[in-house]
Amino acid sequence: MPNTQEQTTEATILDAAKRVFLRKGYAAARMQEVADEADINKAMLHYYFRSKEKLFNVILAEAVGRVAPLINRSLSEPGLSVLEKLELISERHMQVIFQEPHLPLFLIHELAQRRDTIVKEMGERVDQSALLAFFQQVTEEGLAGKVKQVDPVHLILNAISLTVFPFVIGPIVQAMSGASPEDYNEILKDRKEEVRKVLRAMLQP
Amino acid sequence: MPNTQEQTTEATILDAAKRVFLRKGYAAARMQEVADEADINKAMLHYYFRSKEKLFNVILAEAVGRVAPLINRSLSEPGLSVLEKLELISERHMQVIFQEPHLPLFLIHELAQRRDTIVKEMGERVDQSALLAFFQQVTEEGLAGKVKQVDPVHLILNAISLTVFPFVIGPIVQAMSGASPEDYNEILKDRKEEVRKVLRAMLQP
DNA sequence: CCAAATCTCAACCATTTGGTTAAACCAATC
DNA sequence: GATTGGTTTAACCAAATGGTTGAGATTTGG
Repeated sequence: MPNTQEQTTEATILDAAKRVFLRKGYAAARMQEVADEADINKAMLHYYFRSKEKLFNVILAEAVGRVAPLINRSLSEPGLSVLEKLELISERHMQVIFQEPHLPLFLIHELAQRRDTIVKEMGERVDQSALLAFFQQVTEEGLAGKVKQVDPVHLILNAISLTVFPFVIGPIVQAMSGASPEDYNEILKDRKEEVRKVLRAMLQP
Repeated sequence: MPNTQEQTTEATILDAAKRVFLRKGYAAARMQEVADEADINKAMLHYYFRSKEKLFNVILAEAVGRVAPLINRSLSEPGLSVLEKLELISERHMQVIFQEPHLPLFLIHELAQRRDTIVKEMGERVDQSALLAFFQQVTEEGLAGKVKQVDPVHLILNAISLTVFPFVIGPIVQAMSGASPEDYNEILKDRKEEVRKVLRAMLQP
């Protein structure tokens, strides 16, 4: 094995490609940059993955796979109240984003381009029955007076918006508020509790 | 005037450039595409704007100028309560987004790249005193029992997140929920009222 | 009405960039 | 230890893309 590293060359490439694509997006990413970042020859990229697009698709699929199940799994978690499920969604999203800060913006931007292509693939990953079951749970708890009667679609939108968006606009808010990166990081950490508060306020009958 | 259209050539170019850049972002945008969209020769672009970057900067500056004052002006509006100011922020953002659906994602994505460059320019546009005055107003109304005592930074983050993010992830949610574009457009229209509800719930003492 | 300035165009140029090739290399197997 | 298979490299290629040029058209203003 010419590759003396612990990692296989293919894995090294994928790691590098991930970093570059997530940071710059497909169009601005350069194969040379991926090669440099992986500390290999540019031709290797084409040996392992035939083209930029093929390589990118692997990264994109991985990214989608990372995020897509978050909602499904949270909504299907047995024995949880509506509020608890929403909190779970929020928490799990934050966990992923802290590990991979570039992920949300990357996904949103690239999916917004490839609309028609990806939209299908994404739609298939959604557990419609889990979604419907959750909608019903919201109605039930609403009728039982446990929570306010609300539109479940907006409920989920709210939970995700409150959770993800502050990370996405991090640089902008930081600029506008004049906060240091450390300051803003502190704010982001507090988001977990803040989102929880708002969710409770939203659902309070 | 060789240009027989009502619009000046420069304005035609800017319009076309705006459409292309907002849709594709800087890296994926092609000068040829701008030229085609403006129905002129590619050389014209370089005659009026020396380079792709120069042209882009005009568009970016216009975009920033469109969004940056929204918060300032809303927070400074005299005689409004905290709740009313937040509602104003939300409403004005939505108004802009309905006119220019691509604007939020465009700005976020491009500013995330140029971090260090733009962050300064952005920071200068913020009316720090208006921000501080609002923070104080939140504290005052909190102490007076008019609203819950909350962190004003999170308050603004919440209002903007709830307002803007659902538009940004439009395509994705549409895919996941299996909703038609019309369905989702309906949901987005309802957001105005929904955000208002949540803001009220958030602030209720 | 003519000359200077402005505008428009087709063809052309240089660089960047994704992609290829053919030869060398290396590790295991026969 | 020669053969074989996958792996790596440097050099090269073709297409795409941002940018230029110079000639001609059009407008402006003296």
